[in-house]
Amino acid sequence: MKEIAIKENHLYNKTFKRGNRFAGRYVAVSVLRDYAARRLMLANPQKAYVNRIGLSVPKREGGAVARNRAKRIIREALRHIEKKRALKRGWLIVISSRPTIIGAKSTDVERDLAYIFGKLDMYAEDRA
RNA sequence: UUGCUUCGUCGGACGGCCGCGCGGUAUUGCGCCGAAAGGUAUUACCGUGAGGAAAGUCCGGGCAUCGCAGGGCAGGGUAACUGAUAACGUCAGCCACGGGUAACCGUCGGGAAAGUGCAACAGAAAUAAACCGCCGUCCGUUUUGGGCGGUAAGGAUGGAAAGGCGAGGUAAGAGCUCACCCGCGACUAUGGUAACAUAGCCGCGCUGUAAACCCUACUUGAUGCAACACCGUAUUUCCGAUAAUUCCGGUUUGCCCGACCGCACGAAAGUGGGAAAUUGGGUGGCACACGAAAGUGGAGCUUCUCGGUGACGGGGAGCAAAGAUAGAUGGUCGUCGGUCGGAGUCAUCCGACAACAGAACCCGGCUUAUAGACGGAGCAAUAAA
RNA sequence: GGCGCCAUGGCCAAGUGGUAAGGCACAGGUCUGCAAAACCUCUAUCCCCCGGUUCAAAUCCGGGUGGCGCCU
Repeated sequence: MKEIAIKENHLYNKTFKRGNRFAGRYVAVSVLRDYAARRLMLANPQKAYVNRIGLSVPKREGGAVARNRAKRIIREALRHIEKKRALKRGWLIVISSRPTIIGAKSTDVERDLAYIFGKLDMYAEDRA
């Protein structure tokens, strides 16, 4: 993924506790301004702000196959959204799945995610 | 044809568009690093990319580390026999026992005639026996009876009660004796590599339990890739005593023995060097191995061939890059195929559904989950020839 | 990824081959005008599930399910 993935457990906890959260039909999204964004920008060879993205799919929603598929579908939907509209940069974004994602199509999840990002005011204004 | 048994194979296919990981190749421009060569990122192209169970982690190995593992005790594991294998608790064949009409299937299947323990309740009695009954004798006697002794045929209990049945025998009875049968053990003969089977002869009649302790035979060092090696970050602690072959402490298992280790300079503060723990990071291990290559080796895959009942083994040929790290191997659309339901002019049309499940150092097995499709071999019954 | 532990009534639990202790809670009763306390009584057919050994299994053996812990 282009974005740096969130690995640390404490960042997940922080985003869940302090971030803005909005839930849709298939997924729920929490966002929080990244305190380390400026440091990451300097470390980045392109010197650009990046979003750090984490996916959370709990174990009770299925075995490894079902959870891998859920994560793939979310990533696919995210990729399509980024191609159409630019998001704000320098945020922590955690996307949690909901049980309804079993059997969903990536186009459904894409529509859901686009609606949630609109509600969370995550679209950059400078680009249409 | 119907009903089964068993072995094996597959686990949707093709195409368009958009993507992901890894490896390789490429150059012009752009960004960054560099004096440069070049590197990195990006882009383009090529190659490649989940399973039969990848799972459970139940066994066995490779590999790595520990003091290079040396001895003893303890502890763990396995259990008919013969073989296969790198090894195994796996596999093959075979024996015994049990199930099935049969094909075939199942079995942790050594020793209870070495010793110890346990066998609740019931029952008179549970590894040795007299409650009732039967018989004899004595006492008492109107009647019921009581004492002593013999007796395991009959009764009731139990998972299990001293082999079964008949005859002789007896006061009554009893393998007490005899014939036949059953079971166990030793010996001999025959067959078999063997477990074992069959026959003969002699002896015996012995409860069950070893997935209770135990005995016998064989076997077993421990820990696991989060091992381990290297690079760099921060903090803390430690690196004996003594005259001494002695004490103390430490070093991968529980105990004992054996073995090994406990730094240098300085008067001191300290300095240098080293080690350990904790916090969190990177690279290797790690994608058949070694090697520059040719090649060599091996427990890899496919196929042919020879040997073997078979597991498997010998030989030949060809092929050998999945290697991620919050974790790639996909998304979407279309066509065809599968199953089910409905309609139907028997051409077809419409709708729905798609098993179990995701590599994480690598192999050999076992176990468990699994929609459906295909193929081979065999059995029983029925029908026809 | 690897290593280990546990599962007994609604809750905490003892029990290591012979018919499952105890405490709390619930319910009923005695007592009281009513309640509390006290006392008495009741609750395990499947001891997480499936097989096996045994006359007999919560217990022993094998397989599975669920939960928990440790190692970077």
